Amino acid sequence: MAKVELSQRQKRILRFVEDFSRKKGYLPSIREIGAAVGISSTSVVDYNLRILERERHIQRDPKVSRGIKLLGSHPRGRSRLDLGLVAVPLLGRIAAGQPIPVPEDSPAEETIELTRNLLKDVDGIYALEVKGNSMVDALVNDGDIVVMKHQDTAENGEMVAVWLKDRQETTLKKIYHEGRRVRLQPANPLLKPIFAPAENVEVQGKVIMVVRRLGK
Amino acid sequence: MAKVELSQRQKRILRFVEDFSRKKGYLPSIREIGAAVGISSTSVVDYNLRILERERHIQRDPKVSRGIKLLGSHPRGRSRLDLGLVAVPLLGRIAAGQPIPVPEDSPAEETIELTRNLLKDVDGIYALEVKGNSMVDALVNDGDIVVMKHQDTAENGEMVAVWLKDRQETTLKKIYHEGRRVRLQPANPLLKPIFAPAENVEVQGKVIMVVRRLGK
DNA sequence: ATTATACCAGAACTTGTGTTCTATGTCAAG
DNA sequence: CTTGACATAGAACACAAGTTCTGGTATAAT
Repeated sequence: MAKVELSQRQKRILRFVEDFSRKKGYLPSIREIGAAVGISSTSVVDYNLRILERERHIQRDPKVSRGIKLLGSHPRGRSRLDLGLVAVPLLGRIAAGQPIPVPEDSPAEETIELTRNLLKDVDGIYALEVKGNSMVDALVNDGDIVVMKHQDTAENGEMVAVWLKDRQETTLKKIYHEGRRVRLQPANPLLKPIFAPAENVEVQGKVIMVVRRLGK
Repeated sequence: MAKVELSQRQKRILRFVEDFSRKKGYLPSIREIGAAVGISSTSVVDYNLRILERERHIQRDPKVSRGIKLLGSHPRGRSRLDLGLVAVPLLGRIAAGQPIPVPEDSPAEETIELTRNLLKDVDGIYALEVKGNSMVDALVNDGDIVVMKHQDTAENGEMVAVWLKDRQETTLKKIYHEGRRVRLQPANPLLKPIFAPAENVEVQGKVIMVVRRLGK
């Protein structure tokens, strides 16, 4: 019960509330949320807000109109003075046949700028450009940019970059610890997971975002 | 009438509203303001709020509970145009079984902010959230956000959303005109293209970006 | 089949909250 | 002294908005 995946609808609600708050300066009512995400019933919005509150994404003040407090992304709220821009260093390439670079390694000569509202976490993140199409299993293609956070452990369900020692390759998968083995689940739901003994996998970082630019 | 000195009471109200907003995350009601600054009558609070609004310290949304917006130090701020920020309207969902919405249809109640350096083109773009995993062929998964530009023709090699009339479904593919037929090539290089007569495909827009947020 | 759970819709209900009306008091200008 | 703008209090009111109840659908487990 500690960690539950939010439904699409709940994510949508959360994003709408954040957006509404930023744009209007105050918070939406239940009915406004309903109208925005296509829910006709106030009770359903309430139901989903309860879940969001249980999962610590928001905090609600009972009996108070528009009494929602956002916890996740902008606890300080109104400070539009910081522009919400984050310069993420683009450290290099990632390819199947080699371990990924770590933040300390190289100075960032290139950065990509992202807005803070796309990122929840800003510390210690960096970006890599994917080289080759060895990661289509992870729905990541040649030229895509993955934004990573460096860490060497991972919680269940996180999308991580792992180095498989025996195969000498890097792969992006959702990770699940299952006793002394590890299940690596491709993001593509049509593909089967692979299993590996825990000693064989080395977590190199967590994937927090994927950006693909198309068109020329 | 340009610059009027605020009364002690009005300054007090303003400070309280700022404080309340910072601390609680939402805005105070008229009665809460009254209680805090020692006014027993709601009309008096209203009266003073009118003045504060006239003097451009706050902005009120009529009929909306707690609908106060603080304008304080950054009345207009800088527009996001000169910041390289672009607010892209998030118009709705896209799923295999239905045509995609067009920009005119619905008012944008949500936006996502992107930096201009990620986008080359800013006119007429909008975003859609992908529903379901019917587009994994295009390396696009449930929950991903695709940024589109509306257009009904496409050049060779562009990644477009097309409506297949016979199948009654939307799909994302790279398009190639080949005489009177069209080749639709999945982004995933492992998959084979499909071919369709030109009359059967209806270009709905060009995909210019895909954003996937992971984690929590 | 039966139960339980997660999710949703609609409507009724209750309370929260902004608006407005009347009254009172002050004070400076005519 | 009267008038009028400013400032206030109190109460009645109407609508906004949260809560709750009843019922429905799926799905999985028993």
